[in-house]
Amino acid sequence: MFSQGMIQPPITHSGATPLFVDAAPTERRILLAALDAFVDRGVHGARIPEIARRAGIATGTIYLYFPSKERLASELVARLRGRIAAELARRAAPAPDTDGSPEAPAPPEVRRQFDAIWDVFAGFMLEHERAMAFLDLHMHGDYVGPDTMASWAPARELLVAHFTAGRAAGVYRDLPPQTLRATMAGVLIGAHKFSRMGELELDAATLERLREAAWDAVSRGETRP
Amino acid sequence: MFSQGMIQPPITHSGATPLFVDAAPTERRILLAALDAFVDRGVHGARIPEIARRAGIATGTIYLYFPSKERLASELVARLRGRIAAELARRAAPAPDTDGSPEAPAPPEVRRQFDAIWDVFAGFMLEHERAMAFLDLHMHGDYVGPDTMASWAPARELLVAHFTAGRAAGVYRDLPPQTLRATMAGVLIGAHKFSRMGELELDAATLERLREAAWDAVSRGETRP
Amino acid sequence: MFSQGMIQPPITHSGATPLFVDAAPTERRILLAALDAFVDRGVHGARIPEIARRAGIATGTIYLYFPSKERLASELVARLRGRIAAELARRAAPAPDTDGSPEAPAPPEVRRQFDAIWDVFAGFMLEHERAMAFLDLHMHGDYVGPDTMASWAPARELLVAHFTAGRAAGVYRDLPPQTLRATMAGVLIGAHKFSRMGELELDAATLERLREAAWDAVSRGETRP
Amino acid sequence: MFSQGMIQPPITHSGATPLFVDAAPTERRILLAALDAFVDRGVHGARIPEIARRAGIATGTIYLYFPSKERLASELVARLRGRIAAELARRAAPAPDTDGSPEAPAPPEVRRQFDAIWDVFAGFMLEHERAMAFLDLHMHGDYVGPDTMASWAPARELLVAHFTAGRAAGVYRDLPPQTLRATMAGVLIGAHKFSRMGELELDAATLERLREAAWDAVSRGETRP
DNA sequence: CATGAATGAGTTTTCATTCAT
DNA sequence: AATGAATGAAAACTCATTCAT
Repeated sequence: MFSQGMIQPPITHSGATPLFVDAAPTERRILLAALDAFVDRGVHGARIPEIARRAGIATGTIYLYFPSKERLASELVARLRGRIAAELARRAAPAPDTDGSPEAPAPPEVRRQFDAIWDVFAGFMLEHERAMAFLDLHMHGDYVGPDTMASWAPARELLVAHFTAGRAAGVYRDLPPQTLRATMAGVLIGAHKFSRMGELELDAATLERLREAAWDAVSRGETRP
Repeated sequence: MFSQGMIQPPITHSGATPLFVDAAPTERRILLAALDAFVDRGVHGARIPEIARRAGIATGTIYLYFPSKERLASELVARLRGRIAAELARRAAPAPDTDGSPEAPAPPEVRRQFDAIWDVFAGFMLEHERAMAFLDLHMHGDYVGPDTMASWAPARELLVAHFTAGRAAGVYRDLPPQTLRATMAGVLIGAHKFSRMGELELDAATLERLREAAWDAVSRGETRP
Repeated sequence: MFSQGMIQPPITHSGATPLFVDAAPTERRILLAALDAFVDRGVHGARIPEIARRAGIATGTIYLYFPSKERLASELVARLRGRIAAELARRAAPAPDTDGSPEAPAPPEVRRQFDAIWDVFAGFMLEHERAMAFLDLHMHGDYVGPDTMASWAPARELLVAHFTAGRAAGVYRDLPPQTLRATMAGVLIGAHKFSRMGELELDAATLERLREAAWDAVSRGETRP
Repeated sequence: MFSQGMIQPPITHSGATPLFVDAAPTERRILLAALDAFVDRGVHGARIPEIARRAGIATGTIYLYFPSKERLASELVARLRGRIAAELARRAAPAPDTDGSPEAPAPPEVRRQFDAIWDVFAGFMLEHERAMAFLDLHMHGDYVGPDTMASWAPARELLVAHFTAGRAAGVYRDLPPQTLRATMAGVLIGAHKFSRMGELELDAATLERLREAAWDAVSRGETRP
């Protein structure tokens, strides 16, 4: 889905895959409430009793599931990143023959994977706007421990590999892979930020057109049709 | 400076225009120290005595200049945005004949202003990386009051006008001006974010090449050489 | 009780009606401790941890019941005044036929109500000396808000009505009702003040003889036996 | 002045004897400003910078005249009490032949001295309402040191002697002298309190009529005309 | 498991006092 | 003498965490 020039179901089929479905019900309520509270006031600014209130439970109950506020935040980052990482692995993995092969992928394959990556992030962003906001704001937080980093590593790997290969294939601009990756992410983050500020309204159609913009930002001019 | 295709001095001539130069000396030390502390730990996470320590003053002195931590944060946002707004007005104003004219500007003028806008933001980002980080993180903070919004209005106006005109001139993609604006900003923000995460190293040369990427992201393919 | 020329039980049957009986236990401990602390050092001079210590609770607990020291003081004034107001309404209400009637009350009825009013204040003062001291000292405090004033209004009404009627009946001196009221109160307050300074010792018998003095201070000579 | 049945100048000849006239000008401004601030917010609640502002001087200047806020308050109490004590000694001293004599004074002499005492307090109260309020509120303050007590002793002596003698002369009620004293003071304090609360307006005429009320409160019925 | 009142260490904030000018 | 910005100890207040129920 979300691929080029085809009739598709709407990107957002709300509730497609709700957050934290494999957590116990109370734990899930806590995670969702904490997500909201952290986005609204930041991790340091959010109060535990307020999270409990939003979750409809007693303050003390939170401590039956998470040993501290910091660990709750850390867990949240880990689970959200894990969710994206899993989706990336499932939907945006490189074509089998490309994987590990010494030769660069064919340009269409680069484009296909680019679209798949974009769709994973864009889809996540549309369905879970607040989760995206949390990840955006707390990418640098002190509570992002090494565990979290480790669980993200495969996704990071996949992304770096994609841009490295795409550049080797002559598809991408002559910029460091991380810069390309930052640019792609930036287009998405920019849209998200302005949406949160109320300056624009995001929908699937806009995000699909922004995919083109992002592609033009990272690819070399010659490859354009 | 920072203009198209010419040999230029480095973008960063460090110290060109330091932050908060018109504030009283003690006030300035507080603002600089608070900026650092807020970037490191967030507004809620930063401790007042730590800010005082960084500023080399006593805790109580901060309260002679700012009535509360929140107001200090708010003031910081306002002054930093004001600084960017002033620079935009000075360096990225539309060409006089274009201003208010019913006809759309010529494509080269659009590109000229695009470059000027980019240079203002990129230059600010290079010279004041932490200030940029603070603005990025606290664009949505509760302490961003209506005063701050008001002081930013002229800059916002200029940016919206630019993208509206550029689209009317057929230079920009057929996307809402705010979306174009978000995209341009996003490329810059993405680079900044990844730089802060230590994933890439930013310098003037990279930013200049990203300007091309950003341009390609917002402009229509036809206008490319 | 406390009525004219009859053998009576002692005015003070300690514990007859303790203060703040309808408050939650912890809240009550706080109110009692705060009353003591405020009387000893004044509202501004009293320290919250000291109040907590006297109440046998933790500092923070006070803030679960009262949002600030000022509001605690304000609440204290309101509840003490409310207590007196209720007692006045119960024990010193005007005789039914007098109430609202156009004719002035009979002199004996004036004396009866005077005694009842005196007894309410004198009884409160004997049983709750520190509460009286607090009210005396903080009648003018900045923390006496409009709510407190409103809750006191019915009592004030009753007192003014009494002195107005008593003067109309030719029983009281030809002085403004408020001046008569101030005089009656003054005799009581004076005794209380000197008692607190250790210059005299107050008991029910003395207060009963002072009732005569107060009566002679406000009534016209002719009505005396 | 203020004596019985004679044509008199108005009690308040404003500025008759301003407060703290023998203090250095700056010292006097401080004392007057502190008096106001202490009455408004209490000694603990008043701020030194606010006193300085009211006095029209710099904060530090206060410390050239008084070593601490407490000592400033203490000095204020001492000077105000000293002022009243001096006036009592000058205007309300017992008649020479009565002084120390074993026999009780004649009733008219008791009344004369009663009036003189009343006039001293009433006159002070009218001319210096805020000073009276300060003394009323801070009679029990922790900052009233032994020095202050000592300087007040002669005045206290005079008052106790008066009521003791008056009672011995059969003029006053059969109550302890201190109770009589408290009653007289109470009538005055009551009027003052209600005046401060805005419930009545005090003037010389009212105070003169209250003198009669106070007299009737302390004297035995038989002596009344 | 769940509760939520209570805790007290850790903050923010105040303000009497100092001292360089 | 006078100034008033700066100090920092002391106060008010907050809130993550605990634990008796």
